Amino acid sequence: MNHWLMKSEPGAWSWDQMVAARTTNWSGVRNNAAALHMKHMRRGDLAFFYHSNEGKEIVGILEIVKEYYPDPTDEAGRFGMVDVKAVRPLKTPVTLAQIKADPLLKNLPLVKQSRLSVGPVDKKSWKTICRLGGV
DNA sequence: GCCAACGTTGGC
DNA sequence: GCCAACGTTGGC
Repeated sequence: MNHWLMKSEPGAWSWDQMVAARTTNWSGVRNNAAALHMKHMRRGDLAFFYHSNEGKEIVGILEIVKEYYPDPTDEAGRFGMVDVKAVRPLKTPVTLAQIKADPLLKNLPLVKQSRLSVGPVDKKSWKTICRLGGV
């Protein structure tokens, strides 16, 4: 199983909305690198849900419930999306500052490439963040 | 096909 | 609000 991190501005789509909706399609990605990562997602993979801009913290865990398929909101038809389900919140949100402060987490795309909206998380980092988040 | 100009994202 | 990073566009 692989692990991922997906970010969203809470003003556009927050964790609370995610929980209320239970599942949603992750439409709107218009970046090749991010789309490529979504192509590699498989059903049952887990992803952190990160609040960018406001909060700047990982607040919950998502599960991929439908693999990459065309995004109807992309008129050019070039990009796709996946469906995700809210699994559980972190007991304690893990902030970007905490992630940056931990030498184990330094190589996360979240830190190295702040603009990437969907990126992989290696197993060790996943475990570390789960521990910090109290799950 | 190169590269300058421009737009967007997101941390600070 | 500013600016760095980086992706995209368009002229040549």
